[in-house]
Amino acid sequence: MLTIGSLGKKTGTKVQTIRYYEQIGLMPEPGRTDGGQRRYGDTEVDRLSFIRHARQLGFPLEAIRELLDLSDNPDRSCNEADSIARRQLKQVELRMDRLKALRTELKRMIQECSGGNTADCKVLEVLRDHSECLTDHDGIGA
Amino acid sequence: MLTIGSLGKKTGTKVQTIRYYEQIGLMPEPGRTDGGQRRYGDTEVDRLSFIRHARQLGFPLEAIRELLDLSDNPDRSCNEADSIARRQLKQVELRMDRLKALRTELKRMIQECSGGNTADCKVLEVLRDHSECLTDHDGIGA
DNA sequence: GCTTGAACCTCTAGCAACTAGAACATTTAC
DNA sequence: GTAAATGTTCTAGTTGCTAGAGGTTCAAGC
Repeated sequence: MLTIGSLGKKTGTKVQTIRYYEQIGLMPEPGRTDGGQRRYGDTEVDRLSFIRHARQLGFPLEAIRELLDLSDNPDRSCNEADSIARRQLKQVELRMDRLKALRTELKRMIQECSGGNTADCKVLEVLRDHSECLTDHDGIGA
Repeated sequence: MLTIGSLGKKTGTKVQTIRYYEQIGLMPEPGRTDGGQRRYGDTEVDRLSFIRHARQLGFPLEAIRELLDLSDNPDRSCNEADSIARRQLKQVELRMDRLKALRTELKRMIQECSGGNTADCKVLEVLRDHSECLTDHDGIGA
């Protein structure tokens, strides 16, 4: 049986994060020692690894909740898992497009700035006047 | 003089957001009517446009605070503004790299999934077993 | 001058997904 | 037996807003 710390090390998860996952019902309540400390087994290692891996792929926790649910029911159709993944892919591609536009604009800003003082700083000038932008960037959350 | 609502419309900013910017000291406290309502002039329109534009380019509010500060002091060196922009560009490029890896992995997951039930769903299988991944994705915040 | 309805006001709480800290308890190794 | 490491709960903070409650002011029409 693992302590919360060892589980964390094994899965690359901070202790607080594991407790947080438990709190929001993503991880089950584990067994405890007489003194009240959590102890974990292999099932929990697998589950947490799954969660962490999905997080690394950018899935939001709610999507992970669904995926775990599907994973727990091997006889259900795979379509749902598939569509969750497709949704995530779309998100990723959307963010990439936005970032591409931002990068273009930032690069241009920086290249055109030739030093000197802020009065004629190109970076600040572009920020002041949106009309100087060439791309259609609006990627706040990107 | 503009009301907060008109300022919002003019700059594409929600009213709540403007008040929030004021609260954190990014926007100055504006003049008020006798009844206590905010009224704005051209200076504020420019300042808010600057903020919004920088946000669209992904700058965090703290960076924007610095940029506004620089913008207010035309005699200071442009180097700082430049380095803030460079920092932002690096961030953007980092996020793009991560997203690229994620996209590859997601695409592969989806392509290999041939339907059926979740017991042999490729999507879930990949999530279960990280070793199946080809790319080195670890882009949670990406 | 009066009414009405839209827009304003403050304040609090919520979102995602953690992270950090305080103050205390348990476990483990020597 | 003791001390260090790790565990416990609880609260609050992070970023950048957003939403709602409950009340006030403004501007236009009559």
